[in-house]
Amino acid sequence: MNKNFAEKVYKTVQKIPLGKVATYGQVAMLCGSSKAARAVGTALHRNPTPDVIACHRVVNRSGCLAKNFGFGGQESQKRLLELEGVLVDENYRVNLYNYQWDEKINKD
DNA sequence: ACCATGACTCCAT
DNA sequence: CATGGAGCCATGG
Repeated sequence: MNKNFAEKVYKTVQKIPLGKVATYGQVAMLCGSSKAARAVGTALHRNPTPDVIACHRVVNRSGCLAKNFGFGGQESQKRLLELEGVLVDENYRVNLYNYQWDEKINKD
């Protein structure tokens, strides 16, 4: 395997702190390419280990999760985020202003 | 190696 | 804010 980019994506997603969310672009930038958001989506869509990769903590630039989300769809996504303390509106949208992961604050 | 697809993002209208 | 078009990256046939 060792799908370099995908591995990086998975690693970054696993680094997202509980109760926070990150955008595809954010993950892409941390992976080395600020424009590889699409590739990030592809990698997460494969999501080989949903038990380890918190794909539900990854949302698009609007704070909304992709409609093609697996694992039960946005329904399960919303529940998971709320369980982590993230408020999701009826439009399945989160307040990035308050919940977007800030790697600066979270950095080791 | 080429073409088509996709869990994206940005800009213009 | 909604819609459409263009750009970028990685994967699969």
